[in-house]
Amino acid sequence: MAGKPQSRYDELIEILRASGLKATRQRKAVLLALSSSDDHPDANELHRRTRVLDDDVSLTTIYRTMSELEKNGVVHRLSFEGEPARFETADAPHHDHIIDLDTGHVIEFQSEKIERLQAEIARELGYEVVHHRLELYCRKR
Amino acid sequence: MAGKPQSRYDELIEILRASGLKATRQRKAVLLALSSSDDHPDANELHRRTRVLDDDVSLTTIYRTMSELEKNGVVHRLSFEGEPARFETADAPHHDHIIDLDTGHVIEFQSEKIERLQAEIARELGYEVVHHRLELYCRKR
DNA sequence: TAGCTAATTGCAAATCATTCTCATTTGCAT
DNA sequence: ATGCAAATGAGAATGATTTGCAATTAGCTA
Repeated sequence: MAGKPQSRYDELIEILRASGLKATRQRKAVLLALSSSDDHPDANELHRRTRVLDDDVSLTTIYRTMSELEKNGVVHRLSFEGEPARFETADAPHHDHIIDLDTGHVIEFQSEKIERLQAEIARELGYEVVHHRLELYCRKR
Repeated sequence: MAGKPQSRYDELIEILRASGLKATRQRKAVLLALSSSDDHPDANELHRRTRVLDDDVSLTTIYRTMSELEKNGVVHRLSFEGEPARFETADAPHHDHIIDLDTGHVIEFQSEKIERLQAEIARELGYEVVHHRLELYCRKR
């Protein structure tokens, strides 16, 4: 049996295996590229970053890998208004997003209060929140 | 000079004119179809409903009219996860949406408390909320 | 009311993000 | 080392939306 992962590399392999996926060269590269990103790249940008690590990964595989890992809760797909989907690793605690309308930059924030209110409102209407999406489209004051 | 609109029909014409648009047969039909809807149709559904009123309106015109009216704040474009954009007239007071994951139905709700918290959070980060989007993807309890 | 002109329209082609098909390759359990 | 299901890349397909363009029309103005 395998012990604890010894390196970043082994860690990636474990994550993939744990998701029931084969640890292919391509998937290791994509996942490494994404987990090294501290922003939220879209498929094309992630493709570019992945290629730096491994020349031979197709855009198709980027999409396929993101879909698989999303299914397993390893990555989140963010879909902001009128732009292609972006991705982030799901390891950070839950948060919502502020989108700077002038620069396009995305800032993360979290509010326990808002989460509670959401659950409360849903409950009053007979629902249970499975997941939510809160985006504040903002401008600097 | 024009007096107050005398009918629903004149009202539509006024709305279009006020948006700087010519009150064409097609636009009147689209706007009537949308303002008669109490749900949130996507472009195709709105096209279907418009055709009932006026046989000769193209899908292209649906898209173009929605874009124009959105610019002028007369309609809102809703873009939920993984589905085509939906539209609603902007006359109702602001509200957010609960999406029933099983049926796809959309329920509106509003929460003054949540709005206040959002503004507060943005302010703390040096931002001012221009608009926001809050969607609760839910299941019946 | 007729005429003018810029705005609008419909159609088809173009675009963009994303998914699918399928023949070839590869991870990994045996 | 071997076999086979899973994964890959290339390109075609899809679905939503936009755009180019020639023909039509709303709404002045005379």
